[in-house]
Order: sequence, then C-alpha cells, then structure tokens
Amino acid sequence: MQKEMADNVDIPEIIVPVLKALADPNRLRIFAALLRGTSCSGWLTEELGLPANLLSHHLRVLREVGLVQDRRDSVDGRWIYYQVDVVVLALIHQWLSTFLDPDRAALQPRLCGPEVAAKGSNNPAANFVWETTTI
Amino acid sequence: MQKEMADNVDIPEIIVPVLKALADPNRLRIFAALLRGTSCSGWLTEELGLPANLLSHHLRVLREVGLVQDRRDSVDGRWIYYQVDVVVLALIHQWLSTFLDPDRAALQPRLCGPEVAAKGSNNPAANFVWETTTI
DNA sequence: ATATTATTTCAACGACCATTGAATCATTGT
DNA sequence: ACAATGATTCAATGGTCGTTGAAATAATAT
Repeated sequence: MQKEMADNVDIPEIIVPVLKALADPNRLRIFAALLRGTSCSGWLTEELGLPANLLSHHLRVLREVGLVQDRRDSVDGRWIYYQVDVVVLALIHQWLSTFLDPDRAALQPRLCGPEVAAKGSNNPAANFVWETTTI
Repeated sequence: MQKEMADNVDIPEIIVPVLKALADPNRLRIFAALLRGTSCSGWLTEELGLPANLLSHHLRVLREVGLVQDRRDSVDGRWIYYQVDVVVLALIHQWLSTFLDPDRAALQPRLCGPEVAAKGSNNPAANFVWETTTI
C-alpha cells in the first residue's frame, strides 16, 4: 500500500519572517555561529569580522523573529549572551523538512493546458522529459 | 558511543539566493502550488489570484535561482508549464535539514565572557536556565 | 493579413533594507 | 564622581525589491 501524503501544506505566519531573517549572508553566518554554541557578541564580532553595531542590528533581527534569545552575564552585566531558541528551531526545521521534501513533490502535470486536454494513449505531457540539473 | 556530528557547516553559494527567493509570501505560495504538481501560469493566476505580470515576475525569480524549470506546450506554444526542479530541491532540502537540525545545536556556552572565565564547581553559565518558548 | 490568446518586458513608484559613522545607554572599575 | 568597557540606538545613504499599468512578444486561430 502506498504511503499517504498531504499535498496541500498551509504556511504558518512565522515561516516567511524566519526565511527573510536567514536570507542574508551575514545573518546566516551569525546564526551558523550560534548553532555551534551560545556566544557573546564580542566573540562574534571578532570571529565574523563584523562591526559591533552591524552585528547588533542583525542579532536584533534574529531575535525579533524568535530564532535567538539573549541574556546578560550574571557577574558582569555589560556582557550579553546569545543563544539559538531550540524550540523555534525545531518548529522551523520540522516544517521546512516536510515542505521541501523531494518525495512530496508531485511531478505529474496538472489538468491544465492543451497537452493535457488532448490526453489519451500518447499524451505528450506524460512523455515529456525535463532537463536534469547538474550540480 | 555518541554519534559524531560536524559542528562547522559551510554555506554553499546557492543557499542565500534560494532563501531570498522563498522569503516572500507570494513566491512561497507559488512554489507550494508547484510542489503540488506541474502547472501553467494561467492556472496559477486563477488559483492564487495574482495579476499575470506579477506572477511572471515571481516565476522568473524562482527560475533564476534554479528552483523552477519551464517549457512550452508541445501542441500550443502559447502555453508555458512550470515545474519544481527536484534535483535542486533535494539539494536544498538536504542542506537545510542538516543545518537546522535541533539535535545539532550546541547549547553549551562558548569560552567567552566573565561567567565562563570564573568557572568552577558552581559555574553560573552552566546552571542558567533559558526561557522556554511557548508556541 | 488581422485578431486573439498566453505570457513577458518595460518604466516607474514607494517601501524596505544592509551598511556606515557618530552618539547614547548600561554597567563596572578606580 | 569619573573613566572605561560592552553593546545599542540614531540618522543618513545607497541599493534592492514587490507591485502596478501599459506596452510588447510569441504563437495560434480566423
């Protein structure tokens, strides 16, 4: 028996803002760094070679979409630590993993256009071979 | 024995453009529609309620980043069909799945900041409990 | 040839956004 | 109080991007 799959996935509100937040080279690098462990912004500045104010800006974007949390140092309040919010991460991971699953992608032509209208034993749409991408 | 995991993932060139392409509500809806099956733009216009020229614009963006392929109808060349490129999709899916894997996220504090410098039997950084996000 | 259909291109507007330098805030040390 | 440190905010700039309406292609039908 064939495995059942829902072909119509709805898109939660959080997804687009999160994708926007990650769709920037610097922010993606910052997020990647935070995935390697909680860190303070001074360390990130040095590690990523970004000006402190720019880093602060990007960290705020990541924080505002819920991907990152922050807290002050308990012994020296001038330092702030940043950490990935694993709950949000897990949510995003799960949704994207389902949404982008190649096995879910239906490649059958929709009932749409003259090719499909003129279907029969030799439907041209069914026989068409798409170019394969070379990576 | 503990499962080994690379904590330093490099970011392929394609990732940011692809995230940018998907980080738009209309394009994400278009892509979601294409994941349900190959379609012509007339059908998408009607289904998604977007003006034809706007749809064309977004389809071009998706095509330029390699997410989508197009071809003309073999019996009526005025019609164009759009389809998700499963090879690119699989690549993106695999990378994002690894990158955003919550199990990969290291929550240990980096060697960074006064808390960690003053570590010992009662390291405050190790005992700190981050807020849990309610979804 | 002319008209019609499906789709794309063009120009232009407004909004948003990443980056920069200077100023400000918050906290700790002297 | 004052200086020093970690980090944020502010204002300004230049560029990018989504959207719109009109014009232009491309292909078929009459």
